[in-house]
Amino acid sequence: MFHELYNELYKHYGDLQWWPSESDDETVIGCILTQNTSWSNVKKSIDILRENDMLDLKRIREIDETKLQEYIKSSGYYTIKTRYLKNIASSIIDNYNKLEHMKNKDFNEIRSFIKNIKGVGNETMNSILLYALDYPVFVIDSYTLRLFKRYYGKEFASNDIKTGVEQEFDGNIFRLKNFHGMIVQLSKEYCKKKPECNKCFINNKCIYFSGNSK
DNA sequence: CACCAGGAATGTA
DNA sequence: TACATTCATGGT
Repeated sequence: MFHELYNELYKHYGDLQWWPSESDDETVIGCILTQNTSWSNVKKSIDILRENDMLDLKRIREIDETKLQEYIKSSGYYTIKTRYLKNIASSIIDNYNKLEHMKNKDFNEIRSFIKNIKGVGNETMNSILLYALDYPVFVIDSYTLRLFKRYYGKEFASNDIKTGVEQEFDGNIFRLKNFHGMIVQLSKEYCKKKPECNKCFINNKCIYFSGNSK
């Protein structure tokens, strides 16, 4: 059932290689920085962090807070996000030494560990599980709910979409990653302002646009 | 000028 | 459980 939508998107986007990142540490850092923030603003912060060799959880754990605030300023909420970054970096390093050591372990153990970190809510948790640690979960965000509502013509509980997609895709990490990536990409490229952009490629009608319009 | 962006914590009822 | 408020920069 959810395959139809995946295939419609896949015909247009193909393999997006999501999440855009050069390492798993960088993915985790990006997950925090992009909370309620456009990726263009996050990208600036990531570039600065890369120039200063800071896309590394052990280095984030040690860096001076004031300096980290300067580096990530373009991402907004920089005081809170600095605390979140220091917090998640120490938690992971103290308990597992390396992010890599959190892979291929008991899913419930890792999931509850991440969930209990301040600054990691439901969506960030799922993004880290899928994109940084390769656990088979589907990431639900507001785009997903909006798109599914318009494509299928009815409201879904986000948990029903999540478990439905996970079962239907049967733990296929590549497709789970690409599905969410394509949805985010769709939101970036189409219908930013008006409900009729004449560009939408799904069912030859405009089914997606941002904002609270319905 | 208003609104939004790859959310989450905190407080209230 | 269900909302309201706060956090903050940068693009449109």
